[in-house]
Amino acid sequence: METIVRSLSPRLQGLRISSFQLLFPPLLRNENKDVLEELVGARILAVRRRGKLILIDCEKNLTLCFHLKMTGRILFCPKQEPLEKHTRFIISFEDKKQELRFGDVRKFGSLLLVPTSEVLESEELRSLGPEPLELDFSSFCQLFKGRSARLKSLLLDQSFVAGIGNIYADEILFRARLHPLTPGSFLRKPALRRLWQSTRETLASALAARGSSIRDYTDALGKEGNFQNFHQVYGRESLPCSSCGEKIARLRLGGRSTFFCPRCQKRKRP
DNA sequence: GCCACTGTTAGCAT
DNA sequence: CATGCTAACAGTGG
Repeated sequence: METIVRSLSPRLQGLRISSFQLLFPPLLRNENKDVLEELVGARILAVRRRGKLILIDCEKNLTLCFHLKMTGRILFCPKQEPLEKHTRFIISFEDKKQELRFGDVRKFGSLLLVPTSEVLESEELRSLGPEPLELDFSSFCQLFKGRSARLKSLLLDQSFVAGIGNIYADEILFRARLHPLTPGSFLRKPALRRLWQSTRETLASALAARGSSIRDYTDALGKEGNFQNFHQVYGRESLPCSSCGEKIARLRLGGRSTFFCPRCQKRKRP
């Protein structure tokens, strides 16, 4: 997500929207389906991210909020490039041979146009927890007080902490040597310290590698990331643990596959 | 063909 | 409230 924003931001800033095509109307979640018309003539001011939402700020006090869900893709590419089958939305720009495309195989993705001045107070953003990289250690500890939910569930809970998905939750827990089913409140200072550090380091490494490209995930220019080559547990069931050689195990939690090393990530007080 | 699985989460049940 | 499971959808691979 962050990798997409970073690749997109310098390309989009300053461009003036000349037209758009909404190929799959349910993508747009606004009550008023005509709101997109207001975009025409507006210039793009900034591209930013909050949690897993991509926010494109435009003139006229308009912000486009994209959620990619499972299979959403944002691509900034030459108009002449053939449309992918699942293209749902296209924005064209004045004097520009490239356009912005939103593709989404499973149709879970969403787009909401909100006034920039209200975006921070919008329901979408207000319900989000803190950005993990902006938390100091003591605020991080506070989050876990009185939380009986399992660590993996907490990391995935966007109202607990924003922006962490299935891959990074597993990778973070492995690097912190914590079992995914450990209740949050069981953690004491040393374990919390490891988890805080691991969160920072895992996300920082993933960003440095420009994200994980499994299947066809890429940045907004179609370029793949490399972090999948550094995954220690995700997708590595029954392969040896890089640290101890034990076979990586897998369990299901809330419908999500969860990978971990049973030897390095011992369950606390079962 | 059938079944399991998929960078997610809203909505519902407990 | 907090927590956990299921469904929404379309495609892929065994």
